Amino acid sequence: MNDNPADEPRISSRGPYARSAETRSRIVAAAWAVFSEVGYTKASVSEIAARAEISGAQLFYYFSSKEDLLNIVLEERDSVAADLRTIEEAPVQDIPEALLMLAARNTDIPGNVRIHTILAVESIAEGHPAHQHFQERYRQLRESFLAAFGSMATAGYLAPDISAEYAAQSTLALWDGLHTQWLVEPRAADVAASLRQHLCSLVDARCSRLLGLQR
Amino acid sequence: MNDNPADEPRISSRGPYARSAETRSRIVAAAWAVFSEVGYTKASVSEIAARAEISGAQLFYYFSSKEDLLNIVLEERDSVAADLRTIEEAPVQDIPEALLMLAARNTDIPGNVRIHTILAVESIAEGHPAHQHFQERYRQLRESFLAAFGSMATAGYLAPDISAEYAAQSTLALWDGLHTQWLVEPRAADVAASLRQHLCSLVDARCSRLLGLQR
DNA sequence: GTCTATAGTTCGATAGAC
DNA sequence: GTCTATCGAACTATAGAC
Repeated sequence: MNDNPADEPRISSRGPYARSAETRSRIVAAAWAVFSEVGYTKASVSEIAARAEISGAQLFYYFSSKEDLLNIVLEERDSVAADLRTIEEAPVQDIPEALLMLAARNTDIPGNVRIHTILAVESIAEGHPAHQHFQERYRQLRESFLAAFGSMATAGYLAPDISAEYAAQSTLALWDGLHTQWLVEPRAADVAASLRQHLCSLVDARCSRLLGLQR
Repeated sequence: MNDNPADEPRISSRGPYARSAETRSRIVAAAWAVFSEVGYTKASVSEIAARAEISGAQLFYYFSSKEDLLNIVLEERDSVAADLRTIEEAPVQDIPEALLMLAARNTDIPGNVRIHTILAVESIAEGHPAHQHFQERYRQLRESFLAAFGSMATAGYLAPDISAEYAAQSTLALWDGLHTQWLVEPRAADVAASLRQHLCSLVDARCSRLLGLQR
């Protein structure tokens, strides 16, 4: 399906020139930017090509379709951002800080929060090319969060009336919702501060200093 | 621009026929459904017309443009759902339950949560026809919530380390985020239960029974 | 740059309610 | 017999694709 030169250098050929890889990454960067601004449906391939400073035809030499391009962008986003291993591998007492650092890192990547929020909601529609991708991504997020808060619960770090399920679900939802507010009106939402306070409300009062969370 | 018969009955004319109003509301209902499924950009007027069982041209007899139709749908949504006065007018001790009832009522209207979530995020893009509408709507929501939690704070109902600003922002964000999760995977999110527990974490422990919230 | 499909939209004529 | 409601066909712009 995707016979672009960078992925599958053909046999008995000279292979991709150096310029090829650079052009390719320019296209991906432009696509990332446009998708993050207007989503997938409203994005136009011509606009992406224009920003990458190539012709529309050029783009189809590297990517077989608009959908193909979306998949590459999603792949890149998953690898560059939102690395859930930092939570899974963190020692139990560092989980809250690991979550906050992950949040901070996600915010630092330009357009990252925006592309996730816009594409995730757009892909709710069945038949959307990213529908399965985000269903799977949310499943992963729930799983990772549940594991993290589960180990906190068994270590006695969670407040007595807080279940790991609620902690995972509410943290994930709050995170998403704060991003939406921030995108609608950047001055009106302090994502990091609210996330921190929410985590405080989840942990046992006696442990909050131990976990590095001050109210 | 908009010379549809229902809005501006012309002088020296017979006025709209009886069937006209019903056709008009069929179109609005169809538009509501389609917008809630795929958003504004991807919605096609032909599809809306087909669901209303009329021709594409017919639709433009009643609405001057797709954008006009969107505005009518948003107007109807605001009036039928999310009535913020129930929060503003509630006595301070009933505010948590008023919030939960509002949430429940919003969920009961078919497609309501979905159309709000999808259009709100889609309209983040500047130049989107609903951009201003949702900016204004979120401002209203923040204002109402802040007033509600503010009066709870002065009544001593909030926990000592919870500010009205945090209570308002986090509740709104959690609400939105739970909706997103519920739309991605309906079985994975219990919107009402999580909202209730969040409100519990905001109120002072000594007041939680007084407010009708049990943990 | 060209091709084809489809989007939103308009027009002109017919059918039907009053 | 009007005036409203309706629809098929055509127009224009823009999309993705080659």
